Amino acid sequence: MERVRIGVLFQIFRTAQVSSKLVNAALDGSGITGPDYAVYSYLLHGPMTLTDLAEGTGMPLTTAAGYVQRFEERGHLSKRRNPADGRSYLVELTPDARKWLLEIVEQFAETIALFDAVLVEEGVDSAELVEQLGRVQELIEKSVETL
Amino acid sequence: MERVRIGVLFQIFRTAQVSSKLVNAALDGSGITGPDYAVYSYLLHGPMTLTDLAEGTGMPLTTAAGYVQRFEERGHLSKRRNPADGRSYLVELTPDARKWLLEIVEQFAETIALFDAVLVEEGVDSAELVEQLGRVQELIEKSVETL
DNA sequence: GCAAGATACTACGACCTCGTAGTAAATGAG
DNA sequence: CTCATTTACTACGAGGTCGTAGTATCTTGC
Repeated sequence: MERVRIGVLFQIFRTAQVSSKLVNAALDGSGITGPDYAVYSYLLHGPMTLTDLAEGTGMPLTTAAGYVQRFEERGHLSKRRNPADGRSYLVELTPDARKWLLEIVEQFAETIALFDAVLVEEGVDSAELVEQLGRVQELIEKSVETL
Repeated sequence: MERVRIGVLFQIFRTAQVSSKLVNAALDGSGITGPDYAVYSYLLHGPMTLTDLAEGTGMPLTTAAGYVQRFEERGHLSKRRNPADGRSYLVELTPDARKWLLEIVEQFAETIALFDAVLVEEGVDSAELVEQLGRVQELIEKSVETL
């Protein structure tokens, strides 16, 4: 009987807000933040352009560019010319950064295993949820274009 | 066959990123941003404390405090003592702000109806999605506490 | 009824976000 | 081939985020 219906978009917003608290807690002591982790872990996929990174994380291009700059200053990222396109370059985690990151991933996974267990216990199918959210994400992207 | 499995939390992050683009597009010309809209629309629920606002939106308390300050400077918010607790106060949209906001809500709803139609067309049950995300949100909150 | 602890909030500041504006390279139409 | 358009990116800066530290008020145990 709510006067103001809660929309999908508000719920996504709120869930993301709360998620970031869990992620930050899981990353405590690692020296990186939740968004950092999201970007770093996406970079594990391999060499990519800035645009790839922005699209893969869903971030605006300029936000992603900020991450690349900061990560490069930390010595975690190498850039090289993109042979297929002179306007862009490929970024890649340095071997040291990758090694360092994988340790954080492991710590993260350990802590987050607790959360995964809760999901299982409560009957939430996380694989299905990921898929459904992915589908919604695509529909959102489609809607953004038509606006 | 991915080497790096995509977790629920990453997908929530990414979906939220993309959502904010849709929301911002829907709010174009309104003069407010997506997070602004989230906070303003939550304030439509009625008088509440700062803590209520932070919890209702999922934001950290200090972030919510920033919104209250800014909204107050815009003359959109009135504060009054909380009779039940001398440490806190109740915030409420001014009548003018409420009226102004409801127009934006209407504009927003019109634009977002396009997106809702896409969801229906693609067989996504948005009410169920909201409920499921709400459940996941609660489980996240529970997990944060046990850390 | 009074410490000790918890809770609601504010002030501050380092850092992040991301739109606007601008450059350079690629693409495409004629 | 060449000019118009599009695309990939950078620089900049106004404003937002949010943890830490601190104050005031409430609550609880004895």
